[in-house]
Amino acid sequence: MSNPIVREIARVAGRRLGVPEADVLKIITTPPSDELGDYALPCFAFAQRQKRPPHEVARELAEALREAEHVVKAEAAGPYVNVTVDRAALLRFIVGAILEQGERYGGGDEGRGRTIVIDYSSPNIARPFSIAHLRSTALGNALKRLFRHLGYRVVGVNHLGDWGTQFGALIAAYKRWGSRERVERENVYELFRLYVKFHEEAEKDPKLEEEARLWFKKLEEGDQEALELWRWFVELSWRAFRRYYELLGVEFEEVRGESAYRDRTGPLIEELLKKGIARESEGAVIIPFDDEGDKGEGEGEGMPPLLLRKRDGTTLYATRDLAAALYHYETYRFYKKLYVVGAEQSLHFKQLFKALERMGHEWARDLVHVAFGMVLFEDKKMSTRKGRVIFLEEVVRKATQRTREIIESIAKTADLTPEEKDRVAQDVGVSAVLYSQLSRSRTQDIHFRWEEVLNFEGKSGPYVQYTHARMAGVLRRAGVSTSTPPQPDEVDYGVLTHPHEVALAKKLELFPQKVRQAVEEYDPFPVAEYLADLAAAANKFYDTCRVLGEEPAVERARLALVRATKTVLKTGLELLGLKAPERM
RNA sequence: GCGCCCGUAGCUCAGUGGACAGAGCGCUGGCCUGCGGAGCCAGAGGUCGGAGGUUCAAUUCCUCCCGGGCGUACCA
Repeated sequence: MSNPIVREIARVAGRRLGVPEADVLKIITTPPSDELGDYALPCFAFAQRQKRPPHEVARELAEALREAEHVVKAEAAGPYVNVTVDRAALLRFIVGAILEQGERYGGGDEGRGRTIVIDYSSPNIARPFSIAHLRSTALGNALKRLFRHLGYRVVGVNHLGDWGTQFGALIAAYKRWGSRERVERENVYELFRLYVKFHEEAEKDPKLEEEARLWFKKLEEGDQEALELWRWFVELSWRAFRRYYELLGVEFEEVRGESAYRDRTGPLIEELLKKGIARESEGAVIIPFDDEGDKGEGEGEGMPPLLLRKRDGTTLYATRDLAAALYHYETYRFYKKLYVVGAEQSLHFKQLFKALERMGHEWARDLVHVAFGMVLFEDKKMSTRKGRVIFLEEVVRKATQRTREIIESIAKTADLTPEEKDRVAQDVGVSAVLYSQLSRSRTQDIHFRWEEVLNFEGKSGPYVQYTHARMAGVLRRAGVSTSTPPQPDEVDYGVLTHPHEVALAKKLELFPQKVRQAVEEYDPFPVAEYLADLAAAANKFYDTCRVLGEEPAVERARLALVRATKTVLKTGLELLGLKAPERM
């Protein structure tokens, strides 16, 4: 919270007690209920510092604050001071700031001059896009937009899984059971079928694994047949993935798969061996973390080694990840690089970062593993190998279809053309899917449930969008031009006295800090949760306070509030990577 | 075994060193002859996994225990 009134409260209280304004600002909260006041000051900390009883300090502060500008009431309630401020002034500050700043509201320039590289989505291609990949995609995309809002330069990187033993497996499977026309017809779904079949068969016949490793070895050695098949699979898959990303509205500044680093891994391993950072062990090349080569305070102790090269001479994803980190630092000199990757890979990143530190790169501490929980289906982990997965296409199709049904049942959208309805159905359906991924804090596992993803009532993407469309509807009917904000002196905020009006405005005030919280925690969740909250406040207001046709002063003020609300809802939705249709 | 994550209402999840622990779903009952009912209002529903400790104050911090998940050298 930071409006001129709160700052004034902090200033007056701070001066009275002889503590810095900033210290007071930090502890200012809101009372449990609106009737008690607008802001509250718990006095425990001050009391302790002055060795006086809290209620005494509270009484003293209450008295002092009564003299502060815009304060209409200040009362001690035990150890708390509850402050009621001039609501008209408060609303003018809040709503005025939003109308003036428009979609820049909640943003800033604290990131200016800093580049953030975000590795997200990064699916293993050669199989359909599953909802396991959806979470990284949704999180990364939202983080990208949030950081941008604060002035950072952001490079979104799709580090495609287009190299590795899995391609050996795929080639082996294709050679055994595949057919060209079937792959051409079924695309990634056929590749997926082959992949699943491979693992089923491999359980019965372990020799298959050997075959897969052999094919990957050939691939790394530049075997023509292997390379041709690989290239074909990759092209085919990438074409399918581009469609998925288009559907989701997700873009990348850099699409560079693991295969892009395949020429760098050899020299890198040699260098690490020469420097004594890596060594051979059981025929493989590793970076050990259990010896005294680690000067850190024992955090390397007991950590398994990082494998760079297998006994058969082929590389691992760790090797390519190492090369990619080096490449990204050289290319972007990033302020931070974020890896939006599932928590099950925590150890891998710990090892990776430690390895870079050993190599003497002080920027290794700027690498962050933004770990997130799994997406469970029927309370169990999904498994691509076992074919227990849900594909994005199906989820989006169902969500879009559901939206379309609702649109058809609503008279308000009857005049939309079929094309417009399709557009809106997709925008809303996709948002429902994306929101489901952002509506839990990062570390929580997500239980994927059809009935939940397809329920658009309550906390959901469509709920927020619907509220936005309602606000848009009021403005449209009012004939308010959206390009020119009303002049501050045209609006008398003093007429906004209904509790729902005040509550809504206070909610609007929280947006900037939610954006910052999201960025600090590398988690869009606080913003997602906030938007649902804001929408709830907006709907309560809408339900009780009529806008159009009220007396002019009231209508003007409420229109300003509606407009500010619409602005924040839209900005928030877009920061999460969701669409904000005017009608739906 | 070791490391990390999780344990709060029937379900899915917020929350926080401080004033009576919140939301959504589900359930029960209300609200469309005035701006969009994908909405709103009301109700029922909780030993905040357990035990200690730190503190004026713990659901929040520390320790231990219990339960669940993930990871733990040739997959990504």
